[in-house]
Amino acid sequence: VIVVPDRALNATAASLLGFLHDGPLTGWDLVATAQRRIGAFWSITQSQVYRELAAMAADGLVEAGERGARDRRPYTITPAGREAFTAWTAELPAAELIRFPLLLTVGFGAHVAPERLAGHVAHHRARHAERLASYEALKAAAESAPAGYGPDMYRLASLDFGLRYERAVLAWFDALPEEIRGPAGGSK
Amino acid sequence: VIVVPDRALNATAASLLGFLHDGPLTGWDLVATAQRRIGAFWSITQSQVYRELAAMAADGLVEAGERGARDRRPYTITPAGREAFTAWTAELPAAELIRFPLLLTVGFGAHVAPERLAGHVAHHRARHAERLASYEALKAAAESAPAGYGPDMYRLASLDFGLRYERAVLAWFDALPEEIRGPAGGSK
DNA sequence: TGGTACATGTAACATGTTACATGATTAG
DNA sequence: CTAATCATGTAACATGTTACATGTACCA
Repeated sequence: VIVVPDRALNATAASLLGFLHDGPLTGWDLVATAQRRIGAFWSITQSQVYRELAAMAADGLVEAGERGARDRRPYTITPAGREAFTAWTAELPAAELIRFPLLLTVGFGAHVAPERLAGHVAHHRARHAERLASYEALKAAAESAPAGYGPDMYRLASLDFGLRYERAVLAWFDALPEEIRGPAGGSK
Repeated sequence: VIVVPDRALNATAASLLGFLHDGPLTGWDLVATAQRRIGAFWSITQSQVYRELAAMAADGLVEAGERGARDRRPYTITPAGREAFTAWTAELPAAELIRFPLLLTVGFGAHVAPERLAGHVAHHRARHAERLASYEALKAAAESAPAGYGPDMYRLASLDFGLRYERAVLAWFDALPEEIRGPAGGSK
């Protein structure tokens, strides 16, 4: 078997390997797991998962198992995969990338019709309020879980980031001048 | 002249048009302007700027002027460009995208050597502290500028986002358990 | 005269997105 | 039996990144 030894992983591939540390998963499961566990600060699409899985299988980092019911095909991490994952964790993570289109619209607000701007702002404020609520529910669930059954300290730390981020975003919305937010009540 | 009428703009192209509302700029100037004005929540590379400029020129949204000293080539927004920009502002901005590799490393912390993790965390905390300081300086500068000379309300609003974001990130770092942050003092 | 900052651009590649095609299994 | 959900995958395209090639102007 010919295996390309150490093509550096990208963060998306690495996170799939991270999930596979806890046992074999199918592409479908990985999509769902990634959405749930890291969706707040890392987006992954189905296409990417299958592509990365195929590439990693070719590189010997994962192994496809027998197809089961509904064609489910579980992937298992290999020793080479663990090694690649460890090598990835040793590298300094890149700076975060934020792409927030609403901020562009706000930043160019001088050239945007005020009702439009206020409408966009109200829409996004509502979405963020929902996300904050969902994170608070997750946090409450984690705190009431019996010790050893809830998510571990590391997962809690990333959840805490989401919580603080959403709170900061909401505070920003609420501090916006009325010229941008529009008449009070539009987003309450 | 054949002009493709309304190929929808992407946010990067739209932001270039946004800057061109204030007068002609060269590709080089646009890179610098974007970095300064929207770099905190929207990254743009040189390659992209020249590519988008060429595409927009082909679509009649901008017009290349005469080459000046050092081959500087100023681009001017056309009426079609203003129209395309306005159409872009009318669309509901997409949700923000955050990709924060450090959070992946933290989230998978159970599989990462503790000194490594603490090292990465300390590095990023320091970078964020620097960014917060730079935003605070910008804010102070804006506040002390004579009325009408500092950045407008819209730019202040986006600066305010950066400020709140960085404060939230630092607070998150400082709330991290010692098992993740490492021995106290490492990042002070 | 030599280094740095300015300035434009291309090429190759990596990554991300959207849409589609196909079929299995389960619940009602 | 039929609609919804599960599940895998491909294709086409858009966007983003990195590296390079080329040359100009300024300043020490």
